[in-house]
Amino acid sequence: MQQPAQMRKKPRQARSDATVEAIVEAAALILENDGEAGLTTARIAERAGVSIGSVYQYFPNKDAIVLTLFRQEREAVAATITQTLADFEALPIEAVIEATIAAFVAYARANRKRRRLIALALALSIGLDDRGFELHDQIGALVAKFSQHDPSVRPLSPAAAFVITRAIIGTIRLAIVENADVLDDPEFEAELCRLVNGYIRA
Amino acid sequence: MQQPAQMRKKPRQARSDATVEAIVEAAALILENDGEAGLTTARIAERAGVSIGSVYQYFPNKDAIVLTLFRQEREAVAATITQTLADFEALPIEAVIEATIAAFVAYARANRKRRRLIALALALSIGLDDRGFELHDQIGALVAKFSQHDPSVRPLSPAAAFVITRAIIGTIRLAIVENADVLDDPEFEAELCRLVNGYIRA
Amino acid sequence: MQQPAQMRKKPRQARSDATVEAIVEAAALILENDGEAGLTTARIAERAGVSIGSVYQYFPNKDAIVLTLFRQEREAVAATITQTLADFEALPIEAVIEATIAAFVAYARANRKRRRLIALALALSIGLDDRGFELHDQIGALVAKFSQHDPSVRPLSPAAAFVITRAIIGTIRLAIVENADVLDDPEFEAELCRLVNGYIRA
Amino acid sequence: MQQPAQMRKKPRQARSDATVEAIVEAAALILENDGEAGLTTARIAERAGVSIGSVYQYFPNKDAIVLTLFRQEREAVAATITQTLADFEALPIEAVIEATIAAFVAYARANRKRRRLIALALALSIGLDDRGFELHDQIGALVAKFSQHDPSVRPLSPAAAFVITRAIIGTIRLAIVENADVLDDPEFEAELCRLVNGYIRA
DNA sequence: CATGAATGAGCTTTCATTCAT
DNA sequence: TATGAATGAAAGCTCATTCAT
Repeated sequence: MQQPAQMRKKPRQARSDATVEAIVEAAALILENDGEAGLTTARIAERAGVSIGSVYQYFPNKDAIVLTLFRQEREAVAATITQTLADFEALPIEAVIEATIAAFVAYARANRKRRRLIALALALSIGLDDRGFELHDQIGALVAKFSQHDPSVRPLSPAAAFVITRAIIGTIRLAIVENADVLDDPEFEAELCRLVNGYIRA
Repeated sequence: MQQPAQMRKKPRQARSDATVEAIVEAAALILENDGEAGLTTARIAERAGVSIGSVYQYFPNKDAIVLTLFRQEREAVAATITQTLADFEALPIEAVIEATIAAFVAYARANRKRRRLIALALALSIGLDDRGFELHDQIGALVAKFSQHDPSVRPLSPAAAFVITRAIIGTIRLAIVENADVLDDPEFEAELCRLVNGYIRA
Repeated sequence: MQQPAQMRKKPRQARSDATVEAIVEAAALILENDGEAGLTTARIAERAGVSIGSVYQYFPNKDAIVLTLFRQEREAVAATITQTLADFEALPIEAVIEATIAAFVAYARANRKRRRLIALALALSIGLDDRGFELHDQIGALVAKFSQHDPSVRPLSPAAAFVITRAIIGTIRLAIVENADVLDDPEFEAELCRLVNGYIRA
Repeated sequence: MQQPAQMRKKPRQARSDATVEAIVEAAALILENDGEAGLTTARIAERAGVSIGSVYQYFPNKDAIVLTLFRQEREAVAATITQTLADFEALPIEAVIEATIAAFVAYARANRKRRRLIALALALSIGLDDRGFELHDQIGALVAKFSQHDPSVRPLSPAAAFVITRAIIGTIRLAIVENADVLDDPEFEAELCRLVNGYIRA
């Protein structure tokens, strides 16, 4: 566990792609079931159905596997949200907020079992590169855009943008980490929307 | 990292008390500087200026040290907030909110260097006992109390109470974990108050 | 666990005697219940109701405690058998054999729970002093004495004396170690007598 | 010393077989020379000429090594005796007894240096599986068979079978453990035969 | 490319023993 | 004398990583 580094070689063949995916998926499953402590290279290899040697053919070290896993997760969330924002671009801000929150919560529900992973990602977020925060900027930019056209939406200072984006993400993460039933409550989404709507109004 | 367990032996002498405190403090410092990976029993003992044997005289295993550290941190926050709530009990809700947020942020600022610890605590909050959530209940109860006397404060459903408490704590934690400069911005506190005030109004 | 050595000081006071006895008895009980692995100086001290410091006041090291325990056990057997031999000195050899075997088996029954101790003693008998074999010589001498007066009893060569003494002791020990029910069977004693009687006849 | 367990991995390559054998043999040699106290995993690995990692590749823990060693020894004895019994099946009982005793004693002589091992095996026979006693049954069955055809051989009750089998084995073990010269005395074998012959006669 | 045996640094933990109080 | 906090050598064991096959 030292210099993370990216990936040892770019696999170009379908078989290699499948191997890499199997390894990352195996790591995810183990992390979910047994937590960080159970995540050994031997188990990853076994669960992925390959030899340890093969694992090191595609990843320079264990951390690179975890890093890849985190990036995949992050990109999955980002893609979902980006898509949502694109789909609702022309609609009024309430609809966009509702759809965005709904997308976040839906993702959280679907990945509820991955709470260990998410918790760990949080713990390790220190040291990861900054790309994780792109999403925040994206949301901030969205609100800024609306505030230009809708006078009831106040322009958000950097501090305000920080607060609202982290309030949403922080609340959902805590819901996952605390394993809260609230995640299934339809009121949860509604309350999150209310939080945002109340905040961005002038 | 298995059966955490409390403490092996109630130290009765002043010398012992000092030893226990030195061990926990050493663990905190190492965690801050080098993260979880650097936290070995040998280093804890060395940094605490005691022998490994002494570490195990007072803690049944490594996890118990970390657990103690977490509890101390948690109790420190809880004590601060509880005191704040008590001091401002008779004042209007805006003042209480402001003071509470201020207390949270002040604590976060003072412990900014402990971000790794906080991140780890978050990651490990799975498996910790439930006492960590007392604070949430306390805050929720406070809002409930105000809503009885002030008609402009709406009564909060469980989902709503969850959202507002986690929004505050989640935002501050993310500010610490992201090592954000926003923590020093006085606007940050103001925006947090705005978030709460906007939310609890009928 | 190094140079066994005898005992650090000859306790002369009643209190000291009691302490020494408590320590040895505690060691015996722990050995019975938890085997050699559970026999730590800390547990001995705790069970004996004294501090570890006191243990080292009376014994130079852990091995000395075990050594004392073994000697006590050995002397207990030896005393029983010696007494039996003395009591039946004037009787015919069949009666002596029967009484001796009966004494051995009775002792084995009474100390059946000490089988771990006995097994361990056997394992450690290497390195212990030779006094353990006095008993064998005593029994050999007895048979020799009888062979002088009773022509049906053949004189035993050293090899023969070795065989018959070890056959008895070895059989009883194995009965204890194997935790065999046979120890409770009255036929067991009878068969042992038959073994001896058949062997020592001319 | 806890859950013994068998073996971690079935080695398939010749290289692995050699490694496993080297480990067990190293353990045997260390046990002979330095006793149980000297038997550390590090020394076993060193003496076997492999790394500690390799030791744990094939054995789940230290006890499993010792257990394997014991089993090997036991099977070696059993094989010798079984072969002897088979070879002399058609001969009169005196010849069978003589040959069996001779085989036991010859084995004991050849493995005299392993007395520590044997002593330890005896001490640990608690907790080993029951297969060690098969030999006893085999001998008991032999005598039973003879008693059917030869009226001078009395049928042995369970207690009697126990006594004669343990008398033989107990005597030989004690000869080894006591490091007795008697083991080299040809008279020793003769006396053991006499013991058996005298006992099984009607 | 795949395999998996081998490596060994390094970890957690135990426990006999000492010695200041 | 009695105490028990402190010590630290040493043990068992894990697991990321390498490399001969």
